[in-house]
Amino acid sequence: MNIYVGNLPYNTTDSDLEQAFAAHGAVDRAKVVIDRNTGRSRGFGFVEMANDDEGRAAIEAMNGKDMGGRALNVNEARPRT
DNA sequence: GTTGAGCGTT
Repeated sequence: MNIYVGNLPYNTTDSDLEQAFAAHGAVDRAKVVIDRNTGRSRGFGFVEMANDDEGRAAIEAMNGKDMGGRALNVNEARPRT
């Protein structure tokens, strides 16, 4: 299960993201997308959950949740292009 | 501030 997490605070790190989702299921990998040209967060990231059911549950649990003052936008990720 | 990198190699 691959999950898109949008509207992240710019100070969010990979481990912050992993820890936020670990409370709702086993996180296989978590990555905050960094803009290659600026070295800053792009304000979104991805979380891969080993289990589909945990992934769905984590999306439901985390979508709209407040993190660092921003309401997260969480949904299943589109395939990477 | 919304859907990943790098390319000299995962």
